[in-house]
Formats: sequence, C-alpha cells, structure tokens
Amino acid sequence: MRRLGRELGVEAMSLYNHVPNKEALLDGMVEVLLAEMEVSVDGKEGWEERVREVFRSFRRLAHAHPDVFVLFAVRPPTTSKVVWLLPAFLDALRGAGWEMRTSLRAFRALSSYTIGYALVEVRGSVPEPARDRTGILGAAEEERIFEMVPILNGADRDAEFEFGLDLIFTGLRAELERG
Amino acid sequence: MRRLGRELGVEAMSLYNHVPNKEALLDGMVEVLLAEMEVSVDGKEGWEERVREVFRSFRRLAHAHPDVFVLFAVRPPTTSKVVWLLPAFLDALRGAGWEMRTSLRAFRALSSYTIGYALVEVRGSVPEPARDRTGILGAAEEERIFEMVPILNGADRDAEFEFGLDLIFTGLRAELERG
DNA sequence: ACCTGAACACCGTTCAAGT
DNA sequence: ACCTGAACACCGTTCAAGT
Repeated sequence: MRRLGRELGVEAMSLYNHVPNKEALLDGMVEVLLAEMEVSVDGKEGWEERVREVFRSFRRLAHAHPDVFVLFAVRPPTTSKVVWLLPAFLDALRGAGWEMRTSLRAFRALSSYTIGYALVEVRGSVPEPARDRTGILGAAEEERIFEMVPILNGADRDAEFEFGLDLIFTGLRAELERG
Repeated sequence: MRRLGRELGVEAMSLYNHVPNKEALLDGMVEVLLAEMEVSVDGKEGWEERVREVFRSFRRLAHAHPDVFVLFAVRPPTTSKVVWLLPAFLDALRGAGWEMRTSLRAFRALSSYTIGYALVEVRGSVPEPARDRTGILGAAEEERIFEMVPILNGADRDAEFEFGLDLIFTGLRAELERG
C-alpha cells in the first residue's frame, strides 16, 4: 500500500478512501486480468477448435502477466473468475451436445490442466541438480534425473501444451461417442 | 520468523543460526511435504493403475497440507521437487514402453492437471454470485451462471478428479497404440 | 556454537484532524 | 469528498555483544 501510494504521489492511507483493503486490491487486479482475456473464436469451425482457443488465450494471459496470474491461481475463488471463464467456455462448446454435468467436468479438466501447466511454466525452469543433493536416490535413478532435467527444460512449451490438450480432447471425443 | 521464534521459545534472530532466511524455510517445508508422499503401487497391476495411484497420492498431499501445497505450486522449482515426483512417476511407468520424450510429456500433462485441480479444490468453493454483480452479462448468460454455480460446488470431487484422469489416460492409450 | 538487544528499514490499517 | 500525521501492531534481517 505504501509503495502504491508513493507511485500515485499520495500517502498510503489515502488509498483507503477508494479501496477497502489490500485484499480487495489484489482481487481487483485479477479481475482486470480476466477482463483482458481476448478469445477470438468466431472464425473457428467446430467446438473442439473453439474450446482449444479459449484455453490458449488463458495461457497467453499467464505469459502476459505472470505475477497477477499467480494471484489468480492462489487467491480464493470470486464470482468474477467464474463469470469470465465459464461463459467463454460454454460459448465455445455450442454444438457439442453434452449435458451440463459433462460440460462442467470437461471445463474442470481443461481449466485445471491449463492453470497447472501455465503455473509451472511461469515459475521458471528446473535448476541443474547438484550431484550431492540427490544422495537420497540410487545411482541408476540419479543418472535418470540428470538425463531428464535438460530435456524437461529444453521442451517446446507450445507443442507440449498442445500435446496435453490433445490427450484431453481424445478423451472427450471418446466420451462423446459413448453418449 | 518472529512468530516461529516465539513458538520455539526463542527470539526471532536466533533462527538465523540454523536457516539462511525465510525463503529457505519455506522451501524446506515443501521438501518435507514431498518427502511425506506415500505411493503404494506395489499391489497394482499395469502401468496405468500405478500412474493413477501416484497422482492420487499427490492430490492427497494437497488435502493433508493445503497451505504448504500452495507454496509448492507457487514457489520456483527446486531440485527436490523433481527428485521426489519424477522418479515415482517413471517407476510407475515401467512396462509402458515409451520413449523418454513421450514419458516426460505425459508427466507434464498429468502433473499440470493434478496441480491445477488440487489448487482449485484447496482454494474453496465458488461464492454464490450476487445478482447485480453479473450485469456485464446478458440475461440468458446470467441465468446460465446462476444455474451452474451450485452444480460446480456440489460436484463429487473424487469422481470429478478421476474423470479428468480418465480423459488423459484415454489420450495416452491412443498415443501408445499409434506408437 | 548458539542466543540476544538494539537497531534498521520496512509492512497494513485506523482515526482524529484538516481542507 | 478526499487527504494527512501520528500512531499501533506488526514484518525480515544484520550485527556487535554476550555465554
């Protein structure tokens, strides 16, 4: 609050004339973040490609404002979180022909995946492990870890994210066929 | 630090004889959390059921220590995060016959989903939306939101989580068949 | 080797007093 | 209606001084 006050050329206490407290300020930032989400879905054919586009936009939001995105992920749910994300999803879903419970489960799966993926991404890459640090593991397992960390860090994130979406959509299509 | 000191019957500054700073303390807590993860996989037949069990354990960890789990999700990656989770996964995967890149992508998909799902779960349920709050939406969309929030909150979390795992595993099995 | 007092540079928030 | 000074009850951290 004090720093924000300084930035605005005002004392910290003045802020309380405009905002109830710091928490409200943080939630407001998240709200602004979500309002910024732009989903351009109109050109897309078919529910699958439209839904993909919603979650791609969501991930782009995390890249654009990583710190606020962490707030989004961590702070308790608010109405605005639901109000921004859910209609965008349901809108993209038109034509899929699911009942509501299935739609909501699909939403939970896709949003959980996207939140988790973007969060891991935003935190940065895994540090090179120190040799002594891994003493808990057997020698073979230790070797495996050393081999994997660079591959983990060197991955093409966009392709990797799409791969995860592919998995989930394969599951959803199968679900749809079963009725 | 001051509160922890009090809890230990000692002044806050004394802690700096044992720990470099607060950050290190938080990372240590995450490390203890991960060390606590118990995966009982030995009885399970087949890689799929074993891998499922790994991520179920992970989610159970979030329920047991929600605050530390949030730290896990938010703090930068450390060696110990990889060292605990990845070997457990790779171990469960034996017999699936994938190359490393595919294994790592499967790991990313499943861990992202589980982190995201557990995080949303841990934050608590969505508040009942206020009627005036949703003025941004059209009337029909507003009605849809009002209808959905109770369903969203009332869901059977265990079943919902498993449903998401189902989707991803369906995708992985398809991937496996294609080679 | 470990603990402490004093000190520094911070926080968020309240409230009476000002314009 | 909005801003401010003073004040309260906090933070994490350093460092010289103690045992």
